[in-house]
Amino acid sequence: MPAEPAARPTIYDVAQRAGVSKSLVSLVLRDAPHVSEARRRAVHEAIEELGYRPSRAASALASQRTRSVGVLIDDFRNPWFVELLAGLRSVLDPAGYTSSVADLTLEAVSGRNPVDGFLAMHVDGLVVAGEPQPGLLRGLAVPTVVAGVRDVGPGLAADVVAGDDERGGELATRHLLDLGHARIAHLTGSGGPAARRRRGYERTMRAAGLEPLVTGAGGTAEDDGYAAALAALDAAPGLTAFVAGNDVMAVGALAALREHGLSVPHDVSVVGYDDSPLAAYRYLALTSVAGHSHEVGAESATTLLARLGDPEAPRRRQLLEPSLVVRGSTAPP
Amino acid sequence: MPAEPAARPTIYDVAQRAGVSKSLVSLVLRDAPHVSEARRRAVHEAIEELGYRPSRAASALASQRTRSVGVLIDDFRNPWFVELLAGLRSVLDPAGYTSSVADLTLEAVSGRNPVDGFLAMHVDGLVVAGEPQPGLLRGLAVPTVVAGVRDVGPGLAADVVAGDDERGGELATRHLLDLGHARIAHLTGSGGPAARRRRGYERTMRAAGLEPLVTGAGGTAEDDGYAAALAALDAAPGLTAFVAGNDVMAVGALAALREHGLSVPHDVSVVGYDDSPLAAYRYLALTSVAGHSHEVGAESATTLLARLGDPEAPRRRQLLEPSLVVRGSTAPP
DNA sequence: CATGTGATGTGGAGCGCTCCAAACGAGCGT
DNA sequence: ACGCTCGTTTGGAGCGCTCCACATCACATG
Repeated sequence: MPAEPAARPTIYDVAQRAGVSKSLVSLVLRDAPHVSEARRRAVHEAIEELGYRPSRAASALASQRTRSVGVLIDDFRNPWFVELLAGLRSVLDPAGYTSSVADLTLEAVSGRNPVDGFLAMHVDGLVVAGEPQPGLLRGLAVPTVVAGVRDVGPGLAADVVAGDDERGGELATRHLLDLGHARIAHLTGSGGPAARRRRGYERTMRAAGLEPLVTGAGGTAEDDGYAAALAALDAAPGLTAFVAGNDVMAVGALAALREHGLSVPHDVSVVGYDDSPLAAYRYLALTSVAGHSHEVGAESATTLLARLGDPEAPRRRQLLEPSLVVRGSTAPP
Repeated sequence: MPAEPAARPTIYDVAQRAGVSKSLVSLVLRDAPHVSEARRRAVHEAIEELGYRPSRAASALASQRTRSVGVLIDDFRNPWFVELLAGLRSVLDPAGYTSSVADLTLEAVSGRNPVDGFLAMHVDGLVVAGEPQPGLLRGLAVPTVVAGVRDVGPGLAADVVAGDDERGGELATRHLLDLGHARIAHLTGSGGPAARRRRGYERTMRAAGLEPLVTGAGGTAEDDGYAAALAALDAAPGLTAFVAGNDVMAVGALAALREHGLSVPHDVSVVGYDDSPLAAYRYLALTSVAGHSHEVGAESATTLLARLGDPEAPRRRQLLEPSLVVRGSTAPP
């Protein structure tokens, strides 16, 4: 009955058990080169037998690095971040980095600055998923990648990985144009990506010799999509299609259309944006622009690791090409 | 031009600036009693001027406590956790605890044990939101609260805070009964809460002298709700109402009903569960059972803090009363 | 044979904080 | 005046790890 020692074993315990010095154990842990196979194995066995797990706190304190990155999500309620997170981790985990996640909206409620929290944790780097409030990141010293948003304000030296929202707006609009629609309205949201999607829509409309019609209600939620759709229907009764700023707004538009007695896609076609799980529900079956969040996440991680390796490298900005997922909410007029 | 020192200031820097000892600074930081007001102010000023922020790593190492708790979410894709997290934080933050969040599904993909991650971080406690895989938590030494699920397997000495799912199933069923429905089917999901919701439904049906009809497709997703609804429609063509295992499954049921040419709530009523954002969308307007996740979260945190204070206290199990939110998906038959 | 040279392995000095024992006064009862 | 207590403050000894300077040792080189 090997009485488990009450205290957690330390490298000293491991070292003693394996018959080596604590330094060697440390080397094995970080699997450094120039360690003989025999010792390495001995140390690993000792670790196994003692159930040893390194203390991150001690390691962080001594090395001044935590091998951890903080991920700031703009809103947990909007599930686009899930794939992005998966992509991030697919790169970060194998590289030995852990990631901790915080929600900006949640933190805002509790009145504390999430960035401060991460800095207190000594994260080695930061990934900001979504649009940061201006000023939040100003003058940040820690390497940062902004994921999903193309424009970061001035005062922040961050790398950027994002979907090409303007191209996405174009994709959605062209799909409707190709189906034969001409009276297409855009329901816009707030923020940088929304503005770019809008621009893509407008450019494509004009290129087709058509007059753009844009409505919005100030936000990006279902409510806003609903209100914007009503406004558009009011402004141009003969509409045959909507390009929504995102999937949630598209669902709001569906409600507005139903209220007007219009059926989708028979009377009016609707295109969403983000290709969220919402869009895939049979009952909604939204045609939607996919921003490839997984890849954005993976690329963000790669970029961050590169920057950690070389803080002086020139800033990078990458735009990933979106694609259109066609479902049941669009049809010829 | 006060040249900012390159290195982060430490308590020594603060102590020197405030003209006190490092120990006093440490006391002020943890605002201990028996510190004179004058010194306290002096220290705070020094902290301010230097932009000092305590190092969590050092503090954790020295005190053997991190004042942090790990939160395990079963699936980020299912947004019921958002409110729960908000509730948790509303208690944890003021108490000086930080929380870090991990997603079980995500971790499973990357093949690492999220609990291990938290243990390496030396979290003081754990909150498990949702149903843990059996065995995941077996023999865990760290204080743990299971939130949202009533039954935790054997081998885990955890406190429990959950909604009363059986009562919720009853609430949904009684609502339909009161509206005059008699042919009510239940679409069940997998897992402990689903089984309890089902039991509430069955009990209520029997108490009303009606025969329960339960279908399910093995899971808890939209697909499963769709398949289960088709099966129920097939088994009992004259159905007038569904009690779904959750909101997502309810949305699946809506699709099945539409395929059968049945309208909601005119031909068939549908009740969801969780009162998620989904239920509130105008286009869906699902009547749904609210589990009060925010309160569950807050209560979980309170319970965890109590346990941290007294590890020997008897285990607690709390069930919170759910309530019904009536929207547009239910009506008299 | 003296002298590199590179691969391995080791002790020791911290990293920035907490916490304990002990010091220091000031006020109090006798 | 004395010893005491109580409120306040302080130095020192780690917490468990990393990393550096240095010791070894087997071999190759001149």
